Amino acid sequence: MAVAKKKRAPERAYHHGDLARALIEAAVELIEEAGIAELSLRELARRAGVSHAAPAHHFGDRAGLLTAVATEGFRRFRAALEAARDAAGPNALVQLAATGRAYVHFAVEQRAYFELMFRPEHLNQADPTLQAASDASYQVLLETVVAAQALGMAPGIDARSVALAAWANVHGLATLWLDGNLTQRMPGVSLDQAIDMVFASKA
Amino acid sequence: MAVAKKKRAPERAYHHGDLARALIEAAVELIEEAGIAELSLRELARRAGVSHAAPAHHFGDRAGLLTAVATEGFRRFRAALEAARDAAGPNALVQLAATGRAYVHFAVEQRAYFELMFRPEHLNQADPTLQAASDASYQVLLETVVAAQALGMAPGIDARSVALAAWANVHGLATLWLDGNLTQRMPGVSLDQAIDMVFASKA
DNA sequence: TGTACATCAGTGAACGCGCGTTCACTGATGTAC
DNA sequence: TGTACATCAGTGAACGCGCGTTCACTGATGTAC
Repeated sequence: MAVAKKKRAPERAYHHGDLARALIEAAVELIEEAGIAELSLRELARRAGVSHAAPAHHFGDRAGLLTAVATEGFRRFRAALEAARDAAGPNALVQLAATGRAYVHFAVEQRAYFELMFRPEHLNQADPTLQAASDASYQVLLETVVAAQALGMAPGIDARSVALAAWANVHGLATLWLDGNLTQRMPGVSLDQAIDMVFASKA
Repeated sequence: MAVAKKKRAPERAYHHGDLARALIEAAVELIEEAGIAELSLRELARRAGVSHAAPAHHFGDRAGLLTAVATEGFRRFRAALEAARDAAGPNALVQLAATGRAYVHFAVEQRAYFELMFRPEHLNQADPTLQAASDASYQVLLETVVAAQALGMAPGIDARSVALAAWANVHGLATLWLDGNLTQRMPGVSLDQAIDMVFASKA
């Protein structure tokens, strides 16, 4: 029996290499599986194959880690919105619809990021990197609304109001879907169908 | 020192009288202060002035208690929506707007109930009492939309679509407000102003 | 009006669990000379 | 190319905490006769 060292596992090095990133990825997985409330630094460490005290080394505490995750989320979010808008062709009205659809899709497909991004209670809200990433993604929505108004949408109405209405619409749809409320009330309706229904009623 | 029994407090009886109700009220308070995640049966028992094992006696477990709270929430919610609608006069379009406004106000003013009601993950979703209370309040929204359509709103569009759009609108607004996102993006805008902005953009 | 008994509400001690945090440490890496 | 040393990443044992759950119990209330 044994030549000592039974548990070498897959050649774990002492230095992880990119532990911070690995922890963020583990956090996203864990939130997707069990929700924000279930996330603990110890479980994260376990998944990253690292001692339970290691996460604190990089992020300080839970809020620090979640802030890093949310920041990454806003970056991806912005990229997703811009990609959808740019793929929608030259018409600003079409661009706005595409951006709105991308908003809802991001929320559902990247729900861990999304839930964290819009629940500031879990984050270090003052973090400037987080703020910058957040501002940048809101900017995309705002610009698209302004462009759509220039094409005659909702004439005479304050741009902030139009932006808020658009935001509430897509955010509400995403939230209702994520929490399972939409499916409960309208079983059989797919996400894209729901989006179509909302957009049709706005026109 | 002392004649023994220093801590008689306010004459606590062995039987509480209406512990179930007291626990529900304590739960609402606690959620308002610290959020659903912070709620524990032990803390509830402490607030109700009762031993920590008592709550289990009435509700079985956490989910059982939260389900009772949510059920009470849906009853109040329905009452609030109906009251707003009935106070809005005979015009169904005005009634719909009033109901929407009441939806958002309820969410903000009774946030503990609201958050629980629309986060089924915390509840025993199969509970028939909960289901009935939930269905009844959704019914109010649906009826109001149908009546508004009969008056010419959103002609030719499926009633379910109109209802979903209306729902997403008010639910999104409420959610953005509760999580602090709206205030962050539009500082200085009051809740009623935000509602007005959204309603103005829909017309 | 009085007694016996069943039922029910709430008690309190005990358990095991996972958590965050701290801290002296060790192993790996990078840099100066 | 080689040595010394500083810096940094990650370790692991220990701590104290609040939690949910269990269970034998006790005190109050209601009912039958």
